Amino acid sequence: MPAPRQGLSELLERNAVRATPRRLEVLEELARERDDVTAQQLWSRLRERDSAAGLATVYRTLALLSEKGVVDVLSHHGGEQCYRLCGDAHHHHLLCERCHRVVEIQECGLDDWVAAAAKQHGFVATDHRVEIVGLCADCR
Amino acid sequence: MPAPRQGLSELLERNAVRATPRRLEVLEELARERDDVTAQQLWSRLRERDSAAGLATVYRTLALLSEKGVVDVLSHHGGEQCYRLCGDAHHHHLLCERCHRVVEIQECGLDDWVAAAAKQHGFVATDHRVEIVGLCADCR
DNA sequence: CGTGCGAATGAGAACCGTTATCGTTCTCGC
DNA sequence: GCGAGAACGATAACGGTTCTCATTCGCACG
Ligand SMILES: [Zn+2]
Ligand SMILES: [Zn+2]
Ligand SMILES: [Zn+2]
Ligand SMILES: [Zn+2]
Repeated sequence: MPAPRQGLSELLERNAVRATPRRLEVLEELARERDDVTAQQLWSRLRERDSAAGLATVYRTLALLSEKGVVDVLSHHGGEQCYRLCGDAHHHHLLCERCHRVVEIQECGLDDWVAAAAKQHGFVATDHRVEIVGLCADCR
Repeated sequence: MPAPRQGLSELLERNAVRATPRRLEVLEELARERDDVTAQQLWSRLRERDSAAGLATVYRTLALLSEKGVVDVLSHHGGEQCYRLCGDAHHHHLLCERCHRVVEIQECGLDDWVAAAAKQHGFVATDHRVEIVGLCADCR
């Protein structure tokens, strides 16, 4: 599981985000998700749980959380952003192209390769993004 | 430079795209760009050159060219797609976070790493995307 | 307990990149 | 030239995201 159900409030405080009821609802819903979700999906799921959260608040909260580094943003759906509550450590993602499952790759180990590739073109690397697309065990 | 000015017509034919004057204008403009461009940027530059190309045609052409693998699509501007005429071979991109310069990384060499990371989580990798963000030689 | 003030929120309008529609124009084999 | 089909330009429509603004909430202070 990507994050413990308990301690969501602490997770917010630790990242300098004031913990409000609405933000906790959004974070709880994110913690329930195995894969990533769009803002609108998250909003309708909250609605199904009788939350009064407005769509604007969901967008605002997700923007705030991604800005503070609490959630990851994935742009693999062309035009629509996906959000996921992941671990704190640097990691990359494995995406199933059929069922859209998202799995974290914990060990990066690409720093040397990244630095070398950057240096070769006169760049200094400050960050890198890697996504592996394929078929998960269930979809093979 | 990413592509020779000559042979743009052949480039289209080779990829099963009928070479029309409008498409050649779009492709010429892409070939002029060092970095990537959005559809709207490309359209306004065509307008500056007194082209009568419509915005819809620019979008249609870019969609067609990316579908046929003639141009690369980058999604690093959140909500806005960028297009670039790159080489044919598999490659990744180096992005300058300050001036938005884009450089191709020719040697990938990550296939083994990708396959291993996928296998570790029961996936079979079919593709991968890598972007290195940093500062180019001019911006350092 | 009230009171007040700034942050947060909900509803809906506005925004903006992209796509669909439709009537016209172009292309190319005949 | 001619005709069928592809491509095109203008513009309306679409969908995801952000903005606006009036209201509510959270919380410190009296
Ligand atoms: Zn993640
Ligand atoms: Zn799957
Ligand atoms: Zn490229
Ligand atoms: Zn630069």
